[in-house]
Amino acid sequence: MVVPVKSLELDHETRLQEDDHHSVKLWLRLLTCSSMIETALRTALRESFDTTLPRFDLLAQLERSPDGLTMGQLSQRMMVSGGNVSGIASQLVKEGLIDRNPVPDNRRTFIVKLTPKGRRFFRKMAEQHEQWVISMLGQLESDEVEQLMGLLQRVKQGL
Amino acid sequence: MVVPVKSLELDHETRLQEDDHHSVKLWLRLLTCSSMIETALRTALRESFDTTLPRFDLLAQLERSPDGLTMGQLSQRMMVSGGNVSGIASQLVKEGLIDRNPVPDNRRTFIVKLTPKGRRFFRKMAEQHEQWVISMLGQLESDEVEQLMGLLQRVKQGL
DNA sequence: CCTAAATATTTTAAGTCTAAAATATCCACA
DNA sequence: TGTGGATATTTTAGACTTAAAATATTTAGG
Repeated sequence: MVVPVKSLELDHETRLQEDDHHSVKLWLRLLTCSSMIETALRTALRESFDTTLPRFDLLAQLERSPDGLTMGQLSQRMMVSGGNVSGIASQLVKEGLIDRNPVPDNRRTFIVKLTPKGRRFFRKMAEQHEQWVISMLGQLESDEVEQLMGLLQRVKQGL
Repeated sequence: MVVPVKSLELDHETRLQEDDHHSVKLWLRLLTCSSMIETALRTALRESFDTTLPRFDLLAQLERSPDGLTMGQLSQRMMVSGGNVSGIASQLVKEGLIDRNPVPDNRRTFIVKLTPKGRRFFRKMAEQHEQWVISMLGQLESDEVEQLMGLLQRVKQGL
C-alpha cells in the first residue's frame, strides 16, 4: 500500500528520508500539527482580541480555579518557567485582568485570581477560541477523537 | 463504519456542547505532548551539545537538501517567520556551520548550505537526537505508531 | 536559638519569535 | 523602456522564553 504523493507539502516532515526511525517521523508529525494549530490560534487571538496565546492561557488556567492559583501552580499548569509567568502576570495585573495578593500564612507565595473584568474578557474570548478549535479539529469523527485521545495519553504516560 | 452522529441524542445542543469540549480537550492534550517532548529535547541539546532546538532544526533541514535551500524555503519548512530564519542563519554562518551564497540568476535570493564542519556537527547530534526521541516514543507498539500517524495526518489535512 | 538547606518568586541576560516596515530585485506589460 | 506590483530577504520593535542568579521566606537539625 502506497502513501499518496505530497508534492507541495512543506513542513517539519519534509526533510525525512526512508531510514529515519518511525519515532522521529511521529515526533515531527506531532510537532507539525501542534505548530499549525498554535499559529492559527495566535493569529486569531491577535486579530480578534488584540492579545496573545500566553496571556489567554494564563487567564484560562485561572478561570478553572475560582480560588486562584499561586505563581508556582500557574507555572506548572502552563508548563513554562516561573520567570515567564512572573512577567506575563505583571502585565495582566497592570491591565486589571488579574490580581496578585500575598498569602498570610506564607509570605513567599502569591495568589493570583481573575478580576471581574478579567473574567468577562476571558469568557468572551473563550467562546471564540472554542469555535476556532472546532473549526480545526471538528472534522474528526468522535471515534477518531477518542482514539487520538487514548494514543496521546499513551505518549504522555511514557514521558 | 462511522455513524455520522447523534441518532440517539436527546438534545442537539447538549451533544454539540460535548463535542466542542472534546475538540478543546484534544487540542490541549496534543499541546501537552508536544510541549513535553520539545522541552526534553531542548534541555538535552543544550546539555549535550550546547546548542538550541531552532539551530538544530535549521541544520536538519539542510542536511536533507545537499543542494541547499533558499531562505524562503527554510522558513516554510521550519514553519517560522522569515525574519526569524534570517537571524538564526546569521549566527550559524558566523559559527561556520552553514554558508549563505547569492544565486547568479536571481539576486534577491540566497542559497544556504551546510559546510563540512556543519555537516559533521549535525550528524553527531542527529544520532543522539534520534535516541532521545526513541526514548520518549519508543514505548508505543508499531501498530499504535501507525494509528497515531494516520490520525495526525487526518488532523493535518483539516488544517 | 542558629543556621543551612529548601522553597517561592522575581530579576537578568541572552536567545527566539512574530508582524510590520524597509530594501532590493524581478517581472509584466503598456 | 518605464513603471507598478510581486517576490525575497533583512531589519526593527516588541513580546515571549529559558536558565541562572538574586531575593526573601520557611523549614529542619543541631
